[in-house]
Amino acid sequence: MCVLSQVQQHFYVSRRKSNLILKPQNEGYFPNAEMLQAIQSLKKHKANTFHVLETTATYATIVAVDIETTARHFNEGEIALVSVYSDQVQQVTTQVADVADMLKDNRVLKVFHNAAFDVTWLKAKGYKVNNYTDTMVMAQVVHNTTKSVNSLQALSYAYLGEYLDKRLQHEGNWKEEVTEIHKQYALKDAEVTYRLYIKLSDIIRMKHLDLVLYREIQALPAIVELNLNGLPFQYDEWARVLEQIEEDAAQLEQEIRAFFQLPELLLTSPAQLLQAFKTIGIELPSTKEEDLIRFEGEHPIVAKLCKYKKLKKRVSTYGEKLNAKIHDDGRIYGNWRLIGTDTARMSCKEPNLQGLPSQAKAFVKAPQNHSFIIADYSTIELRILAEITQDAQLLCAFQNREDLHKKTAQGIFDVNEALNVTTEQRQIGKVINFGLIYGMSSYGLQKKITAATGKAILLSEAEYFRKKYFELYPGVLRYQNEMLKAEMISTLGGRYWSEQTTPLKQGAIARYNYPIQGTGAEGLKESLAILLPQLPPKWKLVAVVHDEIVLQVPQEEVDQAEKVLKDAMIQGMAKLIPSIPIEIDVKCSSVWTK
DNA sequence: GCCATCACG
DNA sequence: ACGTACGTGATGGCA
Repeated sequence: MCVLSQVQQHFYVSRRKSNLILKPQNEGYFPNAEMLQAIQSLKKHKANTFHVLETTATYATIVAVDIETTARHFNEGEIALVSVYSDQVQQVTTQVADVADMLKDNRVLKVFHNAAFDVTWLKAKGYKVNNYTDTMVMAQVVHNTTKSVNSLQALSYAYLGEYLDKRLQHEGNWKEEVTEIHKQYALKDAEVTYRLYIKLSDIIRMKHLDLVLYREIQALPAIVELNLNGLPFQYDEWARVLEQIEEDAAQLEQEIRAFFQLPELLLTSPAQLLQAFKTIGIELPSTKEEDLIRFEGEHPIVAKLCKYKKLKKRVSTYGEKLNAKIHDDGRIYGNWRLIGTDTARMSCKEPNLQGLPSQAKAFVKAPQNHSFIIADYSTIELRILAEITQDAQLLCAFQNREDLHKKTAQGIFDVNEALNVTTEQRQIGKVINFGLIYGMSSYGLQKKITAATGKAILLSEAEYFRKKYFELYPGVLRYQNEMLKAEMISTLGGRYWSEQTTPLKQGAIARYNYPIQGTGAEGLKESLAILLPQLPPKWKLVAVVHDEIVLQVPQEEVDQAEKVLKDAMIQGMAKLIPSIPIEIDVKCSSVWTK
């Protein structure tokens, strides 16, 4: 193949006088080593007649960057040094200012391993980083897992055959004077990152994952914002609620211990609870609420125990433990991950801001003269199911903006009109809609319906519901059967799961879930990519919870923010599910409400 | 360090 | 006959 046509695979090549202009076909495309070589030789080859425009040449500059810090959180430490590695440049400096221009320069592609960490720190310390990518994200996309195979050390060993010494990784090693050993260590990390980038770029292209990676990298700035912005939390007010909770819990503990006549009984110990229930003639399969609830009618103590467990959870996880995570500025900073799950959903830890109980969310309060815009996709996973299966009834329901839970209830209970569906029937319809898309068994359905309605149903009834559901939506049954025997399972955004990536468990129910959850995550990331460049400095992205985006904005700008957010969410998701209408519920509130 | 449990979607 | 819905993160009990 001639060099020109090789370059034309990724660039629009045009001629202006004696210049060759290379314009990347895809805005997110970054040339790999092979392409760089091709561009170089194009320059040489045509040296007498053509000159490849400078913009293209610098656009192709790639450097790996690594930072070391004196603390885990940017509020508590400094950047000890920065290392930069490329074929042309190797540089280590304790002064970030030395490389500030390069970091800002749009024509230089910066490669980080776990950019969310480095870019968050750099931005927190006042340095802009434009045009960056991430070898950890690349590896996660290639391996299709979030497991430790994506650590710099593991990748170095696997792809470069080189054992990477990580003994200086811990921030405790960077508090003292920076020595030559420190510098060599940091440069090595950057070198490995650089070489990995070259390797992983090729693999990604071979596996046709370019667009999957592009989507992830475009969403990466959202993670940086989430890390930087934090959530404002009014702990003093929440503490007063907790006091009451603790009092109630102590009261319940006393009553439950008295009931079992076991003054020492530890209610947080499942083993002791099982034993206690045995003494009153109840053999529990477990002490989880789902199993306890079935004995609710027989023993009032069951309801009390469930209540106790709930209260205890509030205090143990969202009490002092949470308070310890609040910074001096009154905000809680999570540690967000772009690819936090094997379906490519995001996750958050230390603390898990995606898992705050709604009772505690009420104490996430916007600062003076600010509001939250809280937007979430309505029944998005069911819409994705409709797009994937193209089931006629599902498509019809969404295109006509019907209430799907009602529709399912109607079909299952043979009700003539949607009007005649009772609240309880709709509730059951909802459980079935959400349960069966993941292949829930009749037994599971029985348990969930009992838990949701508080009314026990027979296994035979659950079996009947299940049968009726698949009669109603035959496309779903067809889809599930296909997924069970498929050798490759993909999302609508092109992420795939196959024997070559992560071995598939035969018959695993996760097979149904993967395309649906994965596509949802892709749609959300498309939306974030659209949203981020539109955010003025005063609009802060503060939370993303799978189907929900929360912005903190000045009060006088809520109307504009609402529109921008809603439009971005619809546009982004529509890229994945073009044949289904997308509905967004938007709320404006001074606290994080449901 | 693993298990069971429960917070979120 | 068996087990029984997906994906996380955090906690307390217990070995």
